[in-house]
Order: sequence, then structure tokens, then C-alpha cells
Amino acid sequence: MRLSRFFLPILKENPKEAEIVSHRLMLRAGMIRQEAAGIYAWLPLGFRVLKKIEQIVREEQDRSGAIEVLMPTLQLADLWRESGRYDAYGPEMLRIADRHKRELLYGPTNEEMITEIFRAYVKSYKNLPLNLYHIQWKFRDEQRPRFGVMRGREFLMKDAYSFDLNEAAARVAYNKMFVAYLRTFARMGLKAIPMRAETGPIGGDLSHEFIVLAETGESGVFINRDVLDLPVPGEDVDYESDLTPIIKQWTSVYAATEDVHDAARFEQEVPVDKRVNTRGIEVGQIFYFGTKYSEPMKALVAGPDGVDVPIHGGSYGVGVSRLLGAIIEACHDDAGIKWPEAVAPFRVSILNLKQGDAAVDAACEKLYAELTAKGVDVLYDDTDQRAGAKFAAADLIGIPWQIMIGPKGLADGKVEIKRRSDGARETMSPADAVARLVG
RNA sequence: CGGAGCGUGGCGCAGCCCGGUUAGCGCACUAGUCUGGGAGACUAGGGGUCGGAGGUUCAAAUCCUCUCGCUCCGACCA
Repeated sequence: MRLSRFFLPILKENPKEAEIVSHRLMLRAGMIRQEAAGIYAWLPLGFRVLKKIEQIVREEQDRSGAIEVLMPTLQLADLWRESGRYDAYGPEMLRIADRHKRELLYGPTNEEMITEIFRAYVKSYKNLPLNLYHIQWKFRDEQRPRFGVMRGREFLMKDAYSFDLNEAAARVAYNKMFVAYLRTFARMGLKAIPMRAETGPIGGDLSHEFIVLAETGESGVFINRDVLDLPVPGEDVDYESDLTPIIKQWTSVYAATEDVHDAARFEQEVPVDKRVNTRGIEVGQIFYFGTKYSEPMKALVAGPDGVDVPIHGGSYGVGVSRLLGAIIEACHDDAGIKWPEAVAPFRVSILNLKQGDAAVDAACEKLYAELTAKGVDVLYDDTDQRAGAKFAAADLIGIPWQIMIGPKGLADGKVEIKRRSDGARETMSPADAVARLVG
């Protein structure tokens, strides 16, 4: 992509409404545009990152055996009356009427709808286990949206729903999601720690929140430092095997949000030098809720003995749009964003340091063509700004690799590459740069 | 939902208390010149009617009323 042909409205100054760094950087880097309180338009740079994150979430859900569907954003109120949540949910739910005065709502979550779909088709234990997920926009009319996409009213969420014959089977499903989440967040360059959590309005008796440590987070957390060094299961993890050893390893080290924090246990179990009390951003939550929805909504399957029983369910959410903010909170410096490669909007940026200089232009074009031909996502800064402005913009938008091409280096046949994450620079020939940055 | 505050060119702000020339500054934008390795300089330009409605007044960005939107602190949530 040529920057001169791209749409990247960078702001030089800090927008006054943005208090926390991720919100500020997303606005300055031209990633999002606020349209209303807690409602954002995704501009090209932000949209690219959103898609990358979404894809990682999708791949790990698929790997774990979950199956993707897509449910609508609007739901019938009557469906929610079946579960009793239409009245229970309160003003956070956006209620709408259509032209026939039929009551609708913009879905804040999808337990009811997925249960309705499930019960329409599945009648036998032989079709279990089943885990269906979708990645869809949600709306929760927060009393106080803030922090940009971290606490928006409209947000993109991956929500999965598992269906099993009994509690033991449901816990197997729960464990699969637990492991999938460990992998999902690790792939994005995050350390997300599973913490025992309250179950909230969705209900149930087993739940973990996955929390990224950050000073600006909304949740207070208490952890044993050791949890930061636990190994994340690899790509080859066998989801059909018994995953309980992994779960045990992760849940036996103390980690809890302040809501469920047990000070006595914390002090008893965790040595003083390993106690950490900090804040974090919740990026995912998993629940086992048993028959909470299947009983009132009559989602029954016949067991081996021919008797109909309500299925045991769980739900598993990942805040996809929130993750943008969480990643930036974790990966930035004074100059701007430092995208982990897995979610970066582009892998490489080429900075033409003297636009209009025939030799420099030619070298840039050649490198741009070669990298593009080899499948590397490149943003080529071919604007006629001065070098300093290009450096600043490149650092701000945080593309992992910068290739700087100017008359000085080119006189020796060299270009400079800079790694955004640590600022490391190297000078090399264009051919070596290509070899270095492919793959 | 309690408390505080803000809406003035695309962005950041001044002006408002103490109404009174053509509403000002920085950035951005347009044209040009000189430049060219960390947000370059100069010259010349364009763009706002002050969130909206109503009122007071000879006169309103400025005072009053209502209204809409947004932000921050707190209690609540992927």
C-alpha cells in the first residue's frame, strides 16, 4: 500500500477527550473515529488490526473444535422472555420497536438465541458435544462508556456456547476453551492471566476471567508472580486429550480479581516477594452455567436411556475490539504504538527519505515491488513530507519494521532497517533487507 | 445513576466574569520559493457566525431560559 493512496488521518496533537494512552494513540494514529459516546467507526488502519485479531481468535476457536456461525444483531424480545432475562437485564439492553411495534433488542449477548437454534435441531446426546461460536457486534448501553474501544457501548465480541449432556462433559468443553484462550492471547503477544471470577448476570458456578495486566485496567487483581511464567500450550496441543493437568497448573497458582480476592488465602499461599497487587484489563471470560438456559427454554436431548434431559451449557467471550486497546496498553512507548507482529496492520513500512530524488525513488519502488511480490504487507511512505515527519509517523503507527532509504545510505548501496519494538537498527543492502523481512 | 465540567474553522486553544470595530492564535490545508536523515523555513492564500432553540438589549460568542451532544471522577459491566 502506498501511503499517498491510503487513508491515514494522523493527528499531531492529542485529542482532549482521550485520557488513557491506548485511546489517545488510536485516535492519533487514525485508527478510529468516535461517532457517539462509546460508538466508533473503524478507519483503515484500525480495521486492519481488528481483522487480524479476529482471525487469530477464529483460528484458535476452530482449532479447539468450536464451529463458527453468525447470528443477527437484532433479536426478538419474546426470546428473552423465555429465559426471564428480558426484564432482568435492565437499561443496559437497547430495546427497539419495528414498524409493526414488535419488540426487538440489539443483542448484548446470545445465550437465548443459540439455545433456540440448538433446541430446534438437536434432539439426541449423539450429536454432542457441540460448541458454536460467532464473532458479531454487540451493544450494551453502558452508563458510562470510556477509554475508547476498551469500554464502548458497541463492541465486537467472540462468543461461544457449549452444549453437553452432563456436567462432567461440560467441564471438558470448559477446559478446551480455557486452553484455547491461553493460546489466543499469547499469539497476540499478551500475557493474559486466567483468574477466578464472579459469574455476574449470566449466572453459573464456574468462571474465569482472562486479564491482561495494565496499570490503566479497570479491575484490581492479586496474583502470585509465578503465574506470569507458566507455559502456554503449543499449537500441537491435543484437544481430545485430558486437559485437566494444564488447567490445574494454571489455576493452582494464586490469581484473583479483587471481587473474589481472599486476603487470608493470598497471604498464606503466596510468599511476600511474589505477591503482586496491580490492575488489569479483562479481555475474555468463560462460564459454566449448567442448565440455566436449557431448563426454562426446554433445550432437551435424549440420553442413552431415552430420557430427555436439559443440556449443560457454558459461554465463552472474547472482547475482540477491546483487545486493540489492551494490546496498545501493553505495547507502546512515548513515540507511539509498537504492534506485535501477529496483529500489526502492516509488517513493514518503507520510508522514502528524499521523495523526488530519482535514485532514492527508484530504490524504494524496487524494494516495495519485491517485498509485495513475496507476500509481505508493506506500507510505502511515498508522501512528499520530510524525513523527520516520516519517522515520527512511522513510530506513531507502530509497524514492526521500518526500512529507511535515503541518499546518504544509498550512496554506499545500503538501506537501514529499524525494529520498532526495541529501536534496534541495522544497515544492509536492499537485497539483504528483503531476505531479512520475508516470512 | 450521583458529582464536576466542556461545546468557538479539520485538531488543540484564547476571547465570555466586566455585552460594543472586520471573532483571534498554533497546528493542519492550498499556491510558490528555498530545503531535505527525527514532526524545516519564508511568502501569499482559503476556511468558522461561536452546539441548537428561544429570550433580554440599540447591540449577544459574551447575560438569562430551555434543549442536544460530549468528557472527567465515583458506583456498575465483554
